[in-house]
Amino acid sequence: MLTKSSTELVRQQNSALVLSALRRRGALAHTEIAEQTGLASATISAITAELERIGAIAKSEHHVQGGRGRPRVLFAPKRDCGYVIVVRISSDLVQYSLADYGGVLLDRFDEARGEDHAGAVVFGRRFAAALERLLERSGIAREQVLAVSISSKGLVAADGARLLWSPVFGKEELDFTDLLGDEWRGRIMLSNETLLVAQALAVQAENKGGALRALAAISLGHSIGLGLARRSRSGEFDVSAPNFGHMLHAASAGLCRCGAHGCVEAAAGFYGILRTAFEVPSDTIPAKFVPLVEMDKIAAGARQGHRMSAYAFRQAGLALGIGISRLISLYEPMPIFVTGPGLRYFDLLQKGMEEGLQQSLQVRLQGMPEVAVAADEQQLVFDGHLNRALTAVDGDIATAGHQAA
Amino acid sequence: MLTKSSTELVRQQNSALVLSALRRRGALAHTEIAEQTGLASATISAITAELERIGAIAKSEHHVQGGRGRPRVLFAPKRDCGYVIVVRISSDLVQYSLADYGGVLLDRFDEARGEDHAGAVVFGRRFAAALERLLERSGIAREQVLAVSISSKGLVAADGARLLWSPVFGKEELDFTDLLGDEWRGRIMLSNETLLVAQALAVQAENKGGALRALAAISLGHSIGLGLARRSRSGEFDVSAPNFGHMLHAASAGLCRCGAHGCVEAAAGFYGILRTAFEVPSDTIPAKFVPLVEMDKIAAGARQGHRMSAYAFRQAGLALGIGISRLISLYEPMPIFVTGPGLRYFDLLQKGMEEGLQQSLQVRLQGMPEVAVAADEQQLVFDGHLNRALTAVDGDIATAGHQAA
DNA sequence: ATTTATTTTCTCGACTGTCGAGAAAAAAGC
DNA sequence: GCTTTTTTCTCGACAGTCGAGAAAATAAAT
Repeated sequence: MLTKSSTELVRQQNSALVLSALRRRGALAHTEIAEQTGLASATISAITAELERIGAIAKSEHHVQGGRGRPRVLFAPKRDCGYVIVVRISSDLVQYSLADYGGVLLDRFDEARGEDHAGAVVFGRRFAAALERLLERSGIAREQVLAVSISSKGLVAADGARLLWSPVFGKEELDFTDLLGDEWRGRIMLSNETLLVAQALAVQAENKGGALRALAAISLGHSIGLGLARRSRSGEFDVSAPNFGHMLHAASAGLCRCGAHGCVEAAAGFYGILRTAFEVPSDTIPAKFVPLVEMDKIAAGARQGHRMSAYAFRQAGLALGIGISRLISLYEPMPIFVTGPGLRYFDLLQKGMEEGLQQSLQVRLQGMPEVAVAADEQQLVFDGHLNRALTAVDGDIATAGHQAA
Repeated sequence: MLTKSSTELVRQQNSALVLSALRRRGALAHTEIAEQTGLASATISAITAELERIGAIAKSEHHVQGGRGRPRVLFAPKRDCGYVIVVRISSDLVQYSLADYGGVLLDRFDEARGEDHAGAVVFGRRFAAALERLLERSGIAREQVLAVSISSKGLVAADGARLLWSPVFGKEELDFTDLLGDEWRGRIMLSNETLLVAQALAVQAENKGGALRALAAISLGHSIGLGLARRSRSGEFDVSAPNFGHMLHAASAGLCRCGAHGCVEAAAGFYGILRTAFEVPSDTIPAKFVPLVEMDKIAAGARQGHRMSAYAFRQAGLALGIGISRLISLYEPMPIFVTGPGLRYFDLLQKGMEEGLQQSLQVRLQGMPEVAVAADEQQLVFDGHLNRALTAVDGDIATAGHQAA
């Protein structure tokens, strides 16, 4: 269904456009903004004046300039315009970060979550307390927080901020909007972790100027995550995190942590590899956690020619390759970025992956998708958080603009 | 990347909105348009005046009215504003239709395509000649054709009108834009057949007022087609036709018509079912064509308790069910509409489908997707053609509007 | 020191668009 | 013929973008 437009919406969209240009390039002068956005100079004047009035951007003072002519005045997002909180939930710890509107990290601490398998309720309390602590340490008021961006592995509801299933909490549903209550003015966002990796990679690729249509990020670890970024008709990136790890691979993959049989993860997740390598029956209940050193040992064995270990990695690679072939059958060919702790075994997985990929019509018609490696997953996740949260905040500001009279 | 907006774009969007309201509801009065679109009465006056000036809409004369007050004047798309040609390419025949801008069918004929396995070049000539014939029969000039909408089974390029792979022409790529040359003013659109079914079903659902997020259409026949309609962030339906039939199902499915092994189609397509029922080795080269009577015999056998026939349908259902479970793993849960000639065996497939679906985490978490039946595939395809073509034409008219001074 | 050239920012009027209110139109009821 | 009712049309206010040119501010030239 189409929806009606109006002159006010035009201003909103163009304001958001200006903000996004400033966010991407840092600090820009009037003329540069005009060039980047394609808007007329007069329009830039009007929009920057408005954004400055409501305190979203400010003239940056230091003019490092040679050249003649009237000196440029640079605009940049006003860093103390507001703040965002970023929370990364992983199986062993929860990382809380505070950044300003300029995207600069101000504070960060981790909380181990060894014992609170007590469940969601206990976690909820600790979570709320940690946010308080973060604000207190930096002396920032709750009203100045424009967004709380949370990430976890698992399945996230498309709307709202509900965690439907996660390796950490299982089926216990977690609604972060409820959990935080209505004391928070800012928006509360929940994203799948690997979605954020895809987001970060897509933004990187765009800044490099490549005009790619879509990309996928696959995170290898105890579980398998997938993030997808596809350019929508409007030119924006649509990111999503389909349930790749628990897509059905083949019955032979055995019992998965989720309770089903034959998930991709059951073959390609750490516990799956371990099970195959040690020839444990495939319907054995999966290990809760496999230390990296354990995996390293298996990998070392595989590299030294130990048959069963090599076979385990090969089977994992095959599961991934076939999974990716299904992915591009159901979407479209796109480059794949592999990341996560399992990346260090990429050499052992690669052969199986290629073999799996070869099996699909699409690959045979259009060639193998490009498979690249993306190190430093944690940094990418954090970058994705900031991208997404600050873009959303920019949108809010552009929308609010004319109301704040 | 966001893109700049302007007041002219506002008019374009609102014009398109008015046109789409008129297209959906037929003929509407000034006040009704305002109600439907949410636009102010004054705006409706301006837009309808403009659209009437360029000849896209006209006041419909017959006022069937009681009630007092000033009589309404109804606007409706002006049927002779232009024409669209619809071409359905199927394995045994090509159907050419001509409809006017109001969506009314004016002329139609079929051409058998028994012998022209000569290939794309010969087909191209016959195709162009058929379009000429269609115009001649109705006395319509080429310039009045606003769109040529073509459909086929197979893989269609996301941009342009290129058929990348099809059961009819195989790997021989067919570019309909080249094929028709530059003598055609209107736009040339190529869509996968089942995509159009999804389009038609989505429009039907929307007119019924249901607010569904997404749906999938699966066409069962000699090959297996999938059409997907998902509501994008802007509220519009995004339709696509992923390569479901040639997604890898399981190696056991045997040799597929596309040359790969283990496609969904190799198990669930007519030739796959036939192969299993007759216990032909699964790497036998698939039958080019299986007559429906042949399939009916196998189905009759299955219904009377013939083991191997029942097994064949069950395996086909299983392949579909597992395929759908992968689909909703990689997208989201959505209702499934089954259509196509294979629909008549739905009773035999159903059990296997449900079994396959049960295996995924998502189904276990969120329940079975609704599986419904959509009869009359050909009508749906035609409706989808008109929907898509006329919507595109409406967009063109809204865009052109202010230029045609 | 003054002038000139250059570059950037700002401002003004024209244009396009939407909206609300009320005038005008056209039919039915009295 | 007058009133009531309903719909359409029109007018002025307001919001936004754009192009052109004025104004500002500096470096180089004289």
